[in-house]
Amino acid sequence: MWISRRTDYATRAVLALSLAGGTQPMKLQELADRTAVPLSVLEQIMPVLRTAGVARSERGRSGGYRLNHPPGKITLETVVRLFEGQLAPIACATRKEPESCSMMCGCSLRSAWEEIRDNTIDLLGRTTFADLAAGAAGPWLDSDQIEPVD
Amino acid sequence: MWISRRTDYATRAVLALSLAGGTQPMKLQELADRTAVPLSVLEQIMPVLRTAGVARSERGRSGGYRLNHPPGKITLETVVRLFEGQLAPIACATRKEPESCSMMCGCSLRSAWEEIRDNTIDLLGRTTFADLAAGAAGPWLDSDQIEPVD
DNA sequence: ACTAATCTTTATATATTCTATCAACATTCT
DNA sequence: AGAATGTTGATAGAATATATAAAGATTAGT
Repeated sequence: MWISRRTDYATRAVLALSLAGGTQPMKLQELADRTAVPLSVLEQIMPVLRTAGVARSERGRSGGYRLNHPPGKITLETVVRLFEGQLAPIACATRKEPESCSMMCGCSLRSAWEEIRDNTIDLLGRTTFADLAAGAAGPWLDSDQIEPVD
Repeated sequence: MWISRRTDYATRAVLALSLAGGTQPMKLQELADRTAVPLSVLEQIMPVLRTAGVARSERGRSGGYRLNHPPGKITLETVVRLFEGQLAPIACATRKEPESCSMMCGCSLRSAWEEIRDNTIDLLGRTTFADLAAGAAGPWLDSDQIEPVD
């Protein structure tokens, strides 16, 4: 239970934008409705995605968000890392600057944590939002995607 | 970064007891020294392991803790679950009673979270403390293990 | 019996993080 | 000019994690 609400929200938002096609920007309000994320929270999350180059925004009356790259170029790892930081399950097993172990033995637990870390990163890195979009189902795919927003 | 301090401490303690052999109980104070865990925290952690049947204790002057089963019968999963609860990375991907998804589509993200969950549980379930003890190295294995405590 | 050593249990304080909301601001289009 | 939209920063509230301390219960040894 380590994926925070924000990370959950962010991945939902990127999936929603992936499904939308990107021919026109999607408003925060609609994104909030589709992903069931509070608008006020999206207001904090989307700028992070924008700054990281994952999404792109337009302001003003016909503004909104769209992806900055094709969904196939955006991995789950990219988005999750933005909000979770280190993906190792424990500080002594990070790839960069692991915290030194204060235990009185060559602690073999670290190998186990590292293996979990590698499995996790591998899967997140292999999964693109094109994959996720292909696996999605429901109301969006049929009509809403084409229907104009206004 | 989802393994809490308590879980870390608990796994260290079980590893320490695994390395000790179990011919005599180990005092909380010594366990604290070997694992670099504050004694006051071990006082909370060890009863949990005891109640769960992982460890067994003896009180009084020559008391202390030892494992209740051979290390090969105790998996990392058992200990981690005691302190972390659900192992799924997110509430919608638990094996029992997953939280329903409020998103407006058949959310394909869940499959990814489930895959991470399964990888993680599989690895934790396969790893016993006998495996970990075999991989350990350092001062304990040479002398301390045999040396009487008092 | 008494005492000392040890585990047991409970209460509590502190810090940290997470979550959500709101308000003021900047930009764009009509 | 005005309305709709994204941008930013402040903040409050809740939940969780962590550590400490104190009082109790049990056992071993004398």
